[in-house]
Amino acid sequence: MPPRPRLNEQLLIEEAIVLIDREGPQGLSLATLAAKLGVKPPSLYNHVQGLPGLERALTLRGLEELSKALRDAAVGRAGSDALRAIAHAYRTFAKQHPGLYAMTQRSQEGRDEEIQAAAWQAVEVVLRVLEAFDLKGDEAIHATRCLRSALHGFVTLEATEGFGLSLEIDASFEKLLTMVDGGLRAAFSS
Amino acid sequence: MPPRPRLNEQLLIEEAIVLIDREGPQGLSLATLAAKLGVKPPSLYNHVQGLPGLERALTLRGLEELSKALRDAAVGRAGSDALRAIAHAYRTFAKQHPGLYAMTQRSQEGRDEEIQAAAWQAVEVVLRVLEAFDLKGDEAIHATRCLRSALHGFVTLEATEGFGLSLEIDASFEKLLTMVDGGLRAAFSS
DNA sequence: GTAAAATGACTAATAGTATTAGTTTTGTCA
DNA sequence: TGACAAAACTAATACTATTAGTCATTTTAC
Repeated sequence: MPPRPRLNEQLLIEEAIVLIDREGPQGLSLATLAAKLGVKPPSLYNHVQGLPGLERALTLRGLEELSKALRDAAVGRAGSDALRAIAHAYRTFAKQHPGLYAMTQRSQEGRDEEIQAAAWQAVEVVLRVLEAFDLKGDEAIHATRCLRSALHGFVTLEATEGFGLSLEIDASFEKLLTMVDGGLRAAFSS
Repeated sequence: MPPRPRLNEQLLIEEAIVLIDREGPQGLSLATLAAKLGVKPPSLYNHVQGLPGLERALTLRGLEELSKALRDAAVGRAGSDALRAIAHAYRTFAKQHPGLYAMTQRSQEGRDEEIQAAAWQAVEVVLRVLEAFDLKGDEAIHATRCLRSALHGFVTLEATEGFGLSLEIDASFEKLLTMVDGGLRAAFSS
C-alpha cells in the first residue's frame, strides 16, 4: 500500500471551513490555506482539484450539514412547532458557519447532480414540515419558497450587518416566524 | 482648466455595471474593464481608487438606484397597495441589475458614512410604507426587517437559481406577498 | 500665438494569485 | 533491503492589482 498521507482531503476541508467562517468565502485562497496547513500550494492539488474543486467540496459539505441540522430539528415535531424548530436550526447554522452557509447559496447554474441532490435534501425537510400544514403539490412548492425566502433573507441580512444596529435581532426573528406562520396559513388557506 | 478627459468616472462605472450584471460581481476585474474601455489597466487609477474604490462606487450607485425605484413605486400609494408596489419594484430592480443588486448586499462592516446613508434611504421608503400599517417605533423596525428578509431572500434565491425549476416563480412571488401582507397584520396586531 | 501647467494614458516593474510539469522525498510492502 | 506509490517539493507560466515614472495632449495664461 502507498504511504500514509501527511495530509488528506478531510483535514484540508476542515481547515478551509475554519478559514471561510472567519474570513468569508472571499478570503479563501490556496496560498493561505496551504500556509495554514504548513505546506506549499501545489501540494493541495494532490487532494482537491484546484480551487474550483475545493469550492465544490465546501458547498457539498455545507449542504449536507445544513440538511442534517434541519432534519435533527424537525424530528418528533409537527406543524408550527416543527416550523419554528427548523427555522431556529437554520439561523443557528448560518450564524455558526457563516462562510459555509454562504457557500451553499452560490449560483446553482452548471452544478452537477451530486450538488443538486444535496440541495434537494435540505429543501425536502422543509417540504415535509409544510405537509403538516395540509399543503400539497404546487401549493407546497410555493409555501416552501416563501419560507426559504424569509429564512435566507433574514440570516443573510443579519450576516452582512444589513440590519444596522444589532439590537433586538432575536426579537425580530421571532416576529418573522410569527409572520410566516400566520402568513402561510392565510396565503394558503384552501 | 485641465484638458477634457478621454475617459471619466461616469463612463467607467456604466461599463462596470454592464460587466457585473452580465458576469456577476466576481467577474469584475480592472483588466477586463480596461479592455472593454480600450485602455490599459493603470489608466483606470486616474478615475477610481483601485478596485476597492470601484466597488464602493458601484455599491453606492446600486443603493441610489434601488432607493429611487422604491420611491417611485410607492408614490401615491398606501397600505397593501404600496407594499405590493415596492415589492414588485424591488424584484424588478434585482432582475434587471443582478450584479448591481448584489453589490448593495455586501457586508456592511467598515462601510463609510455615505454608504450607510444611502442604505438608509432605501430602508426608509419601506419604513414609511409600513407606517400606513399603524406600526411605529420598534414594531416598525421589526416589520421592516421582516419585509426586507422576505424580499431579499426571494430575489437572491431566484437569482442563484436556488428555486430549481424556474416555472411559476411569478406565482410564488404573489404568494409571498400575500403571506407578508397577511402575516404582518397578524404578527403586529397591537 | 506661444509657453507653461495640468492631466491622463502609457510602459515598466513588483507582488500576489492559481496552475502545470517535472523532480525528489518518504512511507509501506514484498 | 529494495521497489513502488503517493505526496511533497521546486521551477515555470500566466494571470491579477498596484505603484512609479515618462510621455503626449489639451487647456489656460500671458
